[in-house]
Amino acid sequence: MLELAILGFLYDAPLHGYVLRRHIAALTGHVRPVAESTLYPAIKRLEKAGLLVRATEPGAVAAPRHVLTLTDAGGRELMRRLAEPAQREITDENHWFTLLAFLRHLADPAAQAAVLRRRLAFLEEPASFFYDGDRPLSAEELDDPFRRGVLTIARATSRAELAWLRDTLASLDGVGR
Amino acid sequence: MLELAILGFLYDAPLHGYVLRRHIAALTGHVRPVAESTLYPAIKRLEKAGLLVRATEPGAVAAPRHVLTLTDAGGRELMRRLAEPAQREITDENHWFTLLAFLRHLADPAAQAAVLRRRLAFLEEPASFFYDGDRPLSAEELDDPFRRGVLTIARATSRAELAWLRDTLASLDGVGR
DNA sequence: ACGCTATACATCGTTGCCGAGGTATTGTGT
DNA sequence: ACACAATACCTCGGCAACGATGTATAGCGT
Repeated sequence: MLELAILGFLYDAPLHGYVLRRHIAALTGHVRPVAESTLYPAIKRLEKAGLLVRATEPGAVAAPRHVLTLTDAGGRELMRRLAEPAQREITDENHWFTLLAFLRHLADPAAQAAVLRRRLAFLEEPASFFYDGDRPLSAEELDDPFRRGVLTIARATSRAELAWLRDTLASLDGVGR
Repeated sequence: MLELAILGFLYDAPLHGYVLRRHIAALTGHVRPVAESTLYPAIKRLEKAGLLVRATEPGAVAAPRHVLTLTDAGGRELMRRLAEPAQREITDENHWFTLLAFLRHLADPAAQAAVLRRRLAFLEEPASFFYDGDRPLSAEELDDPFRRGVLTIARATSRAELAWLRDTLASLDGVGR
């Protein structure tokens, strides 16, 4: 998730670590803050894998900056991660939102639509959080107001997302033809 | 999150690892599956910390079962984790839903309400995923249909949750008086 | 007779993430 | 003069999570 965000932001423009960090904080920081001690090692991993290169530049205000630029391999890796996300990226909202934030980089509308259809398939599966044996329980069947809340919120989210998915898929299909 | 779920389920009734695993899979598995190799070490950690004890019992069908029972310290730790969740448990939906699934165990309505109010405060902060400088961008201002989707879905979730939070807080306050 | 699935638990090595702490420099408030 | 915040990067120890793999037993279909 973090690596995807790094690749995604660098695809737009070369950045140095500090600015990259602020970009990531703006994107997902209110939900899941990213520690510096997580970001810098992640950058190193990507550099070691040849997905980005760094160029040292005299710091504008303070210490020298390491400007990070995506390599060709990095660009290809981003495309691969966007086009063939692991199942976790589809099902976990945190991961999914990060993927959506960069899905526009995937130039092919058909490839974009394929990813959205995977999410659609996931949302259309009858799944709950609470069961009576194998039968999913609905909000109305629960006495616990907090568990009822979980289902109420999840249902609202699901509805909004299904509507958006169908809309967006329709317009992507329109472009494809 | 995983440890909270273990403590939460065991508070209801002693269980052995295998059944516990199926309970957890039902609760959060469709979004974030839990590997066996994550669950068993987590159980060991909790046992080592004195939060649960295990009793070996001949297996009903297969290998002997280790029936897990919450200790008094385990019960107290559950209450502490429910009443004083880390900020991450409040902001990250995955964590928050797990917390909500067990919040009923916290007997005091005032303590439950205090937790809900922390989530309310978080949701009332003006936060977006995308910014123009410091100004949060609304869905309408985005050209990118995927980023627009993120905001559309997040807004629907937020609305539904705010309504539910206010409702539930009102009825909890009613009980308190 | 044989394989498959389900039950039931466990270890191992690798990766990923975090908090705490460290090293500098520049600009701002008091 | 001095503290503090912001900029800019880094290391270390520890923990948590994962996939792969191993060890059994019971029951079912073919």
